[in-house]
Amino acid sequence: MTQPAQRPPLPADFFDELCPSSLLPFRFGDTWAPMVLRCLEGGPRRFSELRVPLGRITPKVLTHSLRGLERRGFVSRTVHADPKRRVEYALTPLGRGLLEPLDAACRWATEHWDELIDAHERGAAVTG
Amino acid sequence: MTQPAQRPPLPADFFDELCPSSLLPFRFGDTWAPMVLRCLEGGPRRFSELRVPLGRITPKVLTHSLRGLERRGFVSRTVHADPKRRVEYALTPLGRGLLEPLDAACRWATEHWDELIDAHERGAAVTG
DNA sequence: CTGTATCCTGAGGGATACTG
DNA sequence: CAGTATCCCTCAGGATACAG
Repeated sequence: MTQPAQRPPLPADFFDELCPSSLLPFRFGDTWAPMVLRCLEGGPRRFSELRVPLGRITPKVLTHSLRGLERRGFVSRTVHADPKRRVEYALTPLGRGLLEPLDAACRWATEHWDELIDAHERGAAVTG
Repeated sequence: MTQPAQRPPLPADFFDELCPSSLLPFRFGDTWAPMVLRCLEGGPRRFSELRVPLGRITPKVLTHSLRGLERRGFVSRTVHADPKRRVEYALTPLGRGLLEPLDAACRWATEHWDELIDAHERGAAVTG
C-alpha cells in the first residue's frame, strides 16, 4: 500500500490534447487547480510527478494550488515514512465529485469552441 | 419591440436564495459574471436594473463585467433611440448556452454544500 | 525530493466623485 | 440614465534562490 506508484508517469505534453483551461470562460479554483485535479484523476501522484505535465508551474505556485485544494477538501496529502520523503497527493471523494461539473463545463466549451474563438477574436478586434 | 421592458424588476435580495457564488470553488468569468448572467436569464435588463439585485457592485465594476461578457460574445448591448438613453443588455444564444454548465456546477455545489462548508471550516481551522 | 523565502508585476476590484 | 475618471489596495502568480 505504501509502495511507490507503478502507474505510468504523466507526459510533459499531457495538456496539449486537452481543452486549454486558461482560455476558458470559467475557472475551478485557481488557475492551475483544474489541471492539478485532472492530473490526479488516474490516481495519487507525487509533487515532482505533478510538475512534469504542468510544465511552466513553479514549485511555489504548485504548493499554493495544492494547499488550496487541500484546504477545501478536494485533495489529500499523505507523507509516507520513506527514506525519500515521499509525499503523495490524491483526490478525495469530494474532489472526484468536483470533476463531474468540471468535465461538463469543458465538454460544453469543446462543443462551442469555434463560437468561443470567433467571439473572442471579434471582441479583441473591436476593443483594439 | 423597442418599448421598455414590462418584466417585474429584480429584487434587491435576488441572490439571497441562490447559491452564493463567491464561496464556490469555481468561477465563470470574473467575480460578478455568473450573477450578471443569471440576472439576464429572464430577459433583457437595463444597466440600472442590474445594479439593484447585485447590491454592492459599483458602476465601474459592473461596466467592466458587462464589457467582458460582451467581448466574449455572451451578452449583447443595445442602445435604443430613446429620450432616456435606454441601454439594454441581453443574453446571446452562446451566453444562454453557458448557463447550462453553470447551472450544473451550482447544482453540484448545492448538493454537496454541507461537505463544502465542513471542509472549508476544518481547513480554515488547520491553517489558522 | 519537497518544498520556503524574497522580490516583483499586473490585474481585479472597491470607494468616491464627476460627466454627457 | 449610463456610465468615466481617479485613487488605492490586495492578491494571484511568475522568477530566482535557498533549505531540511
